[in-house]
Amino acid sequence: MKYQAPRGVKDLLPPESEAFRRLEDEIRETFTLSGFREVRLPIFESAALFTRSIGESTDIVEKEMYLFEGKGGEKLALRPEGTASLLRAAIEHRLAEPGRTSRLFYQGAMFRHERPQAGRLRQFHQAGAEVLGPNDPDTDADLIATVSRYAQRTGIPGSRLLLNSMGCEACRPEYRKQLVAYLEARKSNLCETCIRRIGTNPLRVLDCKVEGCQKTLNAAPAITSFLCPASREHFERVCQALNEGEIPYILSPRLVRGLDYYTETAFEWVSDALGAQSTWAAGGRYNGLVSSLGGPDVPGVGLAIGIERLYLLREQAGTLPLSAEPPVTIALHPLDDDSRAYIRTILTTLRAEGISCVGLFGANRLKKAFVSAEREGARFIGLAGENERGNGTITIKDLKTGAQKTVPAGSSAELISLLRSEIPADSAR
RNA sequence: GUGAGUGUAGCUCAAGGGCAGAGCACUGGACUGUGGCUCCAGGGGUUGGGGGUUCGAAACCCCUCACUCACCCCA
Repeated sequence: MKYQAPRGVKDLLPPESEAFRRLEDEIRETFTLSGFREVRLPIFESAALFTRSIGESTDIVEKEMYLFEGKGGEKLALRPEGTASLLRAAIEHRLAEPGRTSRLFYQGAMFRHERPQAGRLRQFHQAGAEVLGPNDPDTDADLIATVSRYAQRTGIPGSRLLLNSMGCEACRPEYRKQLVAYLEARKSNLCETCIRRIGTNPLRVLDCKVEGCQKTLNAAPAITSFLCPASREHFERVCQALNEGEIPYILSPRLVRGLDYYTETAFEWVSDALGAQSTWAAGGRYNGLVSSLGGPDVPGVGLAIGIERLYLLREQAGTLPLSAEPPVTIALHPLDDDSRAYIRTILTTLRAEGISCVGLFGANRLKKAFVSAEREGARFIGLAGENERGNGTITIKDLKTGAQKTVPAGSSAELISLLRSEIPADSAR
């Protein structure tokens, strides 16, 4: 084979492409119901935007970005995530202003140069929602509820919500100091990466999956016991709001997000039905991020859903939103060459009425026409030859039931209502 | 970036040193204005690619590429 898709990227073909689209529509609807409005963001940005926001020493920035140069030598990057882009756009267009609330969501492809595996691709899709403005526990809880309720409603198999607080600029330094001291004292029990991380990003050590490290971490100080009064109250009120809303969660003192910008509330939805990449949605609060990107001092909270992972979960549960509707309502077949123009006219008329139809111009035998019609996914076949052409009718046959009827062609009420009435209601939405 | 497993027809898979095959799919016909069934016939392959061993390689060895899963990391 001469050409094939690059490693880690996938072609989505029907009917999977259609289910994927419906999944995206579901998410769009869910966010819209919670007051978010969509922004369409560029797929590449100045590389510095991501190094600044995601963090210099994160894996994403260190080794996973697709970097390239513009014609003028600018350093550009294919976006590895959406929050940085969205904030850049919000700042640039003055949507992030003190005292004002912006609820925005985005949806689209992200790029990370990683080794592909189950639930992990080099080009993948995320849908993310961000609330800019309020620094309010109820806002956090409401955002979390939006996704948790979606998960409940659609029945995501094995989904659990993990919850933690990362503290703020006031309390994190003290915790960091205590944690570093704890880790330094037990250096010999830690893996190589973790030892390096003590210096670069000690909180990430908490996340390490090496067994020895986890054992060592069992007695490590928990961030939640170092929270300053304000952060503590914020976190408690988030928990309380979730309790009152009957949103189940699991307190996870060692939950640390992989991006540096998170403060206060951090959360992650996981499912053990996913394989090694168990997170299907995640987010948190990022109170210093907008200002560090050159915007005003506006707090924010947001999350992102991994669409492919969501797809995998829904596929496993057998709840993918597949279309019940046939892709084509009617396939029209000319029974002789003289009827071809007649068929073309009917196609135009039906399409003007909003009825999807195709012409079977390649079939030279009636039997082949039937096979082609089925292959197109048509509900009906329409036949026109000398007889029909002569009296301005068309013969319609229901491919499922075998019922057949000759009716006036064109936009005749009889034809249109026949084609419409037999279409089963789209039960997928 | 590291490791393991797998690459044979469009798909699912046989053949484990001696003629590359089956089922499904595809094309044509039986069958010229009424399909799905059946029957007959046919097209399809540098066995992922390259090199080596051998009289002979899909098979054994080396390299390489791709896929899958895991590490890592994350949505």
